[in-house]
Amino acid sequence: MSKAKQYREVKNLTQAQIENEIAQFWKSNAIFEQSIHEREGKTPYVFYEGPPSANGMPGIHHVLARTIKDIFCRFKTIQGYQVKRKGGWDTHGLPVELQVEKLLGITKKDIGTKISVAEYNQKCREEVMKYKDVWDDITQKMGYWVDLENPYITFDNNYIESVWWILKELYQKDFLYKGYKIQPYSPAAGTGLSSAELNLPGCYKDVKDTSAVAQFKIEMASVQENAFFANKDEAYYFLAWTTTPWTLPSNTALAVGAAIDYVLIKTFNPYTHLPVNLILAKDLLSKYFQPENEQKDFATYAQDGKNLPYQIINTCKGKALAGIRYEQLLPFEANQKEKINGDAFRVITGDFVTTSDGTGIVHIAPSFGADDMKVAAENGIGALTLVDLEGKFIDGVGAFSGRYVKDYKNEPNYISVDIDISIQLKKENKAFKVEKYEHSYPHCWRTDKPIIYYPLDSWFIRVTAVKDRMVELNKTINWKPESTGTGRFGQWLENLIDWNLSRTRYWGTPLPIWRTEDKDEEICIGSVEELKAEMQKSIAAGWMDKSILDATFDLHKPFVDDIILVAASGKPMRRESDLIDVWFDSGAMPYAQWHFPFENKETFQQSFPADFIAEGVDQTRGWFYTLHAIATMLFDSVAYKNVVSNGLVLDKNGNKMSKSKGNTVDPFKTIEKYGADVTRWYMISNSQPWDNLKFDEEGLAETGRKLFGTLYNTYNFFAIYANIDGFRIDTQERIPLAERAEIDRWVISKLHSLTNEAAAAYNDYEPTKAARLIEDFVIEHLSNWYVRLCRRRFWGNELSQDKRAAFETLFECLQTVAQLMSPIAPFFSDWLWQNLLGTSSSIHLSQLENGNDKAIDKALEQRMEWAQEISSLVLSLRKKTKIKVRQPLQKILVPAIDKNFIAQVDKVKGLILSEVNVKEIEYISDTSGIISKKVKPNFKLLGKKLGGKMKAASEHIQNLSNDDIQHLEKNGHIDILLEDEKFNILLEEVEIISDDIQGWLVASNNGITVALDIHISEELKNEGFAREIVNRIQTERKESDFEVTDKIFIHVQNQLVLNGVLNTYKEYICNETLAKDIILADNISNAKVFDINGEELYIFIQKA
RNA sequence: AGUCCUAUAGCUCAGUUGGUUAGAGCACUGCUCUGAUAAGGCAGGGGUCGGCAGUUCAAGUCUGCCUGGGACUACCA
Repeated sequence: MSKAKQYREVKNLTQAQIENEIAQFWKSNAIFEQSIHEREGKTPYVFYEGPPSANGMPGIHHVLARTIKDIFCRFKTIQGYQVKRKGGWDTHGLPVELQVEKLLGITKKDIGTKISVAEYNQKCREEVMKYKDVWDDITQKMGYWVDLENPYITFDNNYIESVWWILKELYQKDFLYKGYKIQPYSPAAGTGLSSAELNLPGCYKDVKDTSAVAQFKIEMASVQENAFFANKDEAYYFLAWTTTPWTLPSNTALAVGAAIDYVLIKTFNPYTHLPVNLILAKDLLSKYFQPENEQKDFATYAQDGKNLPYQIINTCKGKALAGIRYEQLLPFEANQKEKINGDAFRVITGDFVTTSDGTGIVHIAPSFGADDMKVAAENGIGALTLVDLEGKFIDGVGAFSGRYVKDYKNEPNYISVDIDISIQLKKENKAFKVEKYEHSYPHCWRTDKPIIYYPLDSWFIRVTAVKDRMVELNKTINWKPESTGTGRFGQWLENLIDWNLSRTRYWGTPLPIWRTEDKDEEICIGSVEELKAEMQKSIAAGWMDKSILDATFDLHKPFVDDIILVAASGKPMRRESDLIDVWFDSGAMPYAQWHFPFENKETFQQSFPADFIAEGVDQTRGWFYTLHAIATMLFDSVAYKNVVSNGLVLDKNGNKMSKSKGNTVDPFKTIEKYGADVTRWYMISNSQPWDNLKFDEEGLAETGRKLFGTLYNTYNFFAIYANIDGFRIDTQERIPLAERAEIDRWVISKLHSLTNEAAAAYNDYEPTKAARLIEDFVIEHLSNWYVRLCRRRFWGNELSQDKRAAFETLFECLQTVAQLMSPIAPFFSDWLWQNLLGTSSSIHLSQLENGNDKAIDKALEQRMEWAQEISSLVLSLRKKTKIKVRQPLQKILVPAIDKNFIAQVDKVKGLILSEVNVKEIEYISDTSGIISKKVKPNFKLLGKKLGGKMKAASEHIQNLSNDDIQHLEKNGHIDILLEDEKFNILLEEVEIISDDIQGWLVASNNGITVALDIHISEELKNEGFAREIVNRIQTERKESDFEVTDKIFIHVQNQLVLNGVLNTYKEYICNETLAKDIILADNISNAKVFDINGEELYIFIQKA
């Protein structure tokens, strides 16, 4: 009868075909949805999806990041947890806006003039989802399971409402405030820049600027009583260095380090050659003067600005200089002292002052530096802002008025203000040194022009208030790798500054704060309902005609700005025009994705905080931070318990991938060529997720060939023979482990060990470890050892108990391996699973059981390792003597030093003997006298005991004579003499091994020694012939394309030497080759001639 | 500039609390096995474990400094 094949046999199926098939299956059976619904009521495992932005194409690094996310979600699912994965889209922010500007050919200035804000935002809304289809496609192709049917979208009204709710909570906790801060600002673009923008690649550039060391003249009236300045008739100056001379007119103070040593010196100005007295840090003296010019006769000065003679008049600490007043360096109409809102032109102390650069005296222009502003505020110095928002000097700065401080307008003949100021200083005896200085300076990534620091109004979140709590909570988070949490993230938390929330853009979540014009009254809105209610009041007060908040209302600009509210005093309140930082949007996702607290309260409670999140390490200060900050402020909780931060994907040479370099990897092409599973497996197994991955196509090919190829063939082998025998796995009854062969129990033991170890690795967020363990099991243990050694067991005629055991064992291995690998290789594992079980249920709906400790036999695993080691040694001996494995040999000898070792080896000797084709194994005892022994000290034990004598002892011990060794073995200890000192060495402090058997061919490794008897008797020789003949016939069968089950007749031409062999081994040969008979004849047509160990043999085979 | 990561064979990576021949895979060379193979086995070449110092009986492993690569943060004038 023709049996229907139980197991699908495959040939030349590509990974891509498998994946298409499985993807189709998942889709039409809604497997992903089932994997969640089926586990309703089970313990939830909470995962947060960090929203990607769909306005860019997905890259290979997204595949890595999403593979990591997918792995743990799938693993937890197969462990029985319910893992919801709500997808999301990040939709606000600058990248979208810029893309739209580029698309429309406009700049920020045109928004509101050439194009209405409404139209512009509409365009953003469309553009941000530009590549959604491509993203959906890669999601499906790479096998990433995430719910994209009901994603959260940050531009959604509901999402915004939740964000508003959060902001109001923070507002009520007094975490929100408006402040005046120095911020990066691009005059060319007319906009403030976020720190994220400042850190776009290429923003910090090395530029050469004109730097100046200016002479600030001391007001002698302020030092009348000061003995430090001995000669009140002379002029004294502070030296202060700046790389931005254009800020000098805005100078209002000088800062010194309280503990820094300063010197007062007498010298000349190198430009005017006038005699001057200068104050600068002692440590920096050598920067401007050569030591040999000290005490040089002042008369010898050549008036060339070189080799300035100088003389140290006095020294003091910076503290002593504080309070001294100086004359304004560059007085103009606009910076008259009366116009300054503080007590300016004084020396103050600041802890930021160092002597690593400049003069140790820092020029302070509070409007153009964050440090400056801070220290000025602390000292009541006041500020000058002589530059406007366009980056040009305001009126009243003399000839500089109207000039741009940098070339913001691409003027063809732009003359550097820095240079002109320096020239003026030189002329006026106010410059001590002017030179070009190369440093790295931030540039506006859009205009490529240098930014300046400028005082701007902003809303801030007072994260500094919860800093300590954030640090504390961070310690409870399991970071992978740990160093990112303690180091990078921890350090960042320690040095927190308040979070600047304001963005002066158009497409983003509007700040829900309305204020009166006099800033006296304000309201923070926390919901649409509240806004409606407030609007009603406003209508009643006559500030608005009617409610505009209907169901279709868009909470974005410009509509939200049409709403005017009324204050308690009756005054109108208008919305603060800022948008909020987009990072706040993504950090709000734990709440806003559920429209909490307006809906889904219970769902939220069950899904906060997350058990697991994963993103690139570049998110440390991004999403990881905003999630943490908001959760801390809102609920005094962490937002996530475990976090994996993955490294970058580099090209195969270790370079960063970039479009300009053309070394990017197209994930679609990669997946199409090698398959998603192979790509995923390669990325995970090649290096730890947090290490950078050098992406090399060769590695993909190797993974495909080795792991997937091997597994595919192992399955196919199983299928072919199972079908031949009509074997069918019985889900209920299996042959008990105890009744299976040693090698079956071994591989099952290995399998259960693997299950435990791999699960532990997954649970520990170590996917690379898991992948490598699985790979090792499949290739080394299952394929290269178990299947190879067991092949014969599958060949017999009937389905014996032993054969059934072999089938069951192999089946169980494949089944569990499929489950273990399913998180990483979701397609192939499901394909394998379904083929094995003949089911249309998915592996991803299955339950992974723990490894059964009763099935694990470590002693068995150990002795199999020994069997492998011994086999390997014997094979290497055969190699040395050039005796083929096909040639049977009589015996191998193993020294019997360790009784346990022998007992263990004896249990696996059958495997060894058949593997190396030897008849017997003989254990030779100690007393034979032909074993030579060696003693190796146990360094760990002896090192502690002997300390400094260890080296000498080691030498001594290794040179112990055979008698000494015998003594040691017998008595359990021996005395040795080291530098006239006696030491007692115990038996357990050394290792005794045999490494030679005299008179035999010996190989030795890892403490195991084997000798091989290479004498070939006539009988062995003939058996060797028989094996050779079998080999030729098998080859011939294969070449003739016979089925493995075909019976044959063998026709052989009579041959003097081999006829005897053919007779003697007829049964053996027939058995091996499925031959019905061997027919000898004098002459055979069609025969092929074979060389059998030097004998010619004519053979012809035909199907019976 | 600061913080953190990283450096082991030509390439990709292992390497336990420090313990004595530093490993695997790929690639290369030779031989070999095959009744599942895209394979497998055996042998070979290939390493001042980035450099220098230190701690120690003992350092790839611990400490410090330096160099290369990378990330993040950053107006230090």
